[in-house]
Amino acid sequence: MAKIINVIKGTKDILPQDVEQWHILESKALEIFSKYGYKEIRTPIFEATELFARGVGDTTDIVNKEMYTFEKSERSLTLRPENTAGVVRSYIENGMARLSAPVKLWYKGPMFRYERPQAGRQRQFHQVGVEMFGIKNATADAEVILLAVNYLKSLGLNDLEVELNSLGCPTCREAYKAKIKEVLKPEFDNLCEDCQNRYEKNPLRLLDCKVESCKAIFEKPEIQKVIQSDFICEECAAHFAELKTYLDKLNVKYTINKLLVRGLDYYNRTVFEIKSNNLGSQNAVCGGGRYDSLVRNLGGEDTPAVGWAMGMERLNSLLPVPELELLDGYIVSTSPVEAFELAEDLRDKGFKVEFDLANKKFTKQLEKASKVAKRALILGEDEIKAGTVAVKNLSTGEQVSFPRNQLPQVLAQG
RNA sequence: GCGCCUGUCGUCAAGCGGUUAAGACCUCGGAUUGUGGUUCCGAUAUGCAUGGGUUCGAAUCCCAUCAGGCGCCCCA
Repeated sequence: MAKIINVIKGTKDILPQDVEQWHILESKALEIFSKYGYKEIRTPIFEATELFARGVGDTTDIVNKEMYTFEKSERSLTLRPENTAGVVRSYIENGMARLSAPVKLWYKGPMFRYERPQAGRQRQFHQVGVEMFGIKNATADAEVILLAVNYLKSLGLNDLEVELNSLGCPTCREAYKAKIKEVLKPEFDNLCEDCQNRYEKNPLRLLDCKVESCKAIFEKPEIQKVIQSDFICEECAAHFAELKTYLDKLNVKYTINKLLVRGLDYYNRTVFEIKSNNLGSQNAVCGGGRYDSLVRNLGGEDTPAVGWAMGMERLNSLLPVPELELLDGYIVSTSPVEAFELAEDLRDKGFKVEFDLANKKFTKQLEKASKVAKRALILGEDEIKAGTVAVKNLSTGEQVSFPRNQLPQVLAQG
């Protein structure tokens, strides 16, 4: 036997028995997002590396160590690690700024990140996401969050926790960063190595460090005071307050998490995550926020935007496994020609029908029927002569013969 | 990139230095030449991730490699 070739580490086959779940995620996405006026967009799976370097941010782990990058014809290309940058690129390139705002887009598809696989984390995984361009008001943030919650509800996921925070605008955030650095300066030598790096690169990400010694430092009153302080400027605070009002009125439950810092550089003001307790350590099913400077950073007009993405594998692991659908009928026959004709006739009328292509013995065919179909459609010598089909209900055992032309009505009865 | 754990049939597994490598499910065949899902019988690993080593003897112990899982980090 030749050597077997395996799937690549961190990738998975989506097998026939699991595909129904994916259909549910996708069809609900289309259904719910359409109600809010979102149109689907499909962008390429690879893009210029620079798009992600500039878009996602070159201080992020995603760009620094997790990208699948390759060279072709002296161009550096990268398999998309997320899709916001790609959608923004397309928005700019296709002149969507000329469309009447808001421009609402949604997408689904595979993303690629070179990370160590574990529960809820693969190297090729799938996201559904939405992006809304052109509205700076908190109504946009609210609609997008509401949309996420309603999509999850439509999947039967009602009790997930929404966590919310505001990062402020670049101006007030810089001031906040400076304050954090200042108050942590005396402790610098006691911080873990990662935190010492983050101190310079991105002080905001210091705050949720899980190393015990760092946690202890952050517990100190004078440091907590800075962390918990409402550093954001008046305008940002008003925006955040407005958002909270909408969510309250719309009965969206949320908790404020001051430590919530999305790891992507482009976020400002609103950031949020939706988490589940049933997912192990990778517990976020949804993450998103506002990114008002990304369009400009990628060469477009200054355009406010909000969006989020959900991990489809994580969603699936929260959903019950749907039962395999049974055929409407399985034809049991000794005559392949007759079986073919009947099968095609019924398929043409919209029914799901199979028969035994190997022409096995009668009992074997019936056994197969009982496994894959609601009923056996028995089409033997006698029935062929009489122009009938014996319909056997495989759960009750009940069997009645009908003229062939009545079959569609009989099958239609469920 | 770091830490811990695990690799025995398509799947779930027993075995813990000497066995003929249990068992169950699935699949296939038969009992049953037109009546299944219940039952009964039978088939299916010269093989224990791979390569070395220790031993009279290795699926069992040791080392390496590979693969998988989980955690850190990060994120969906």
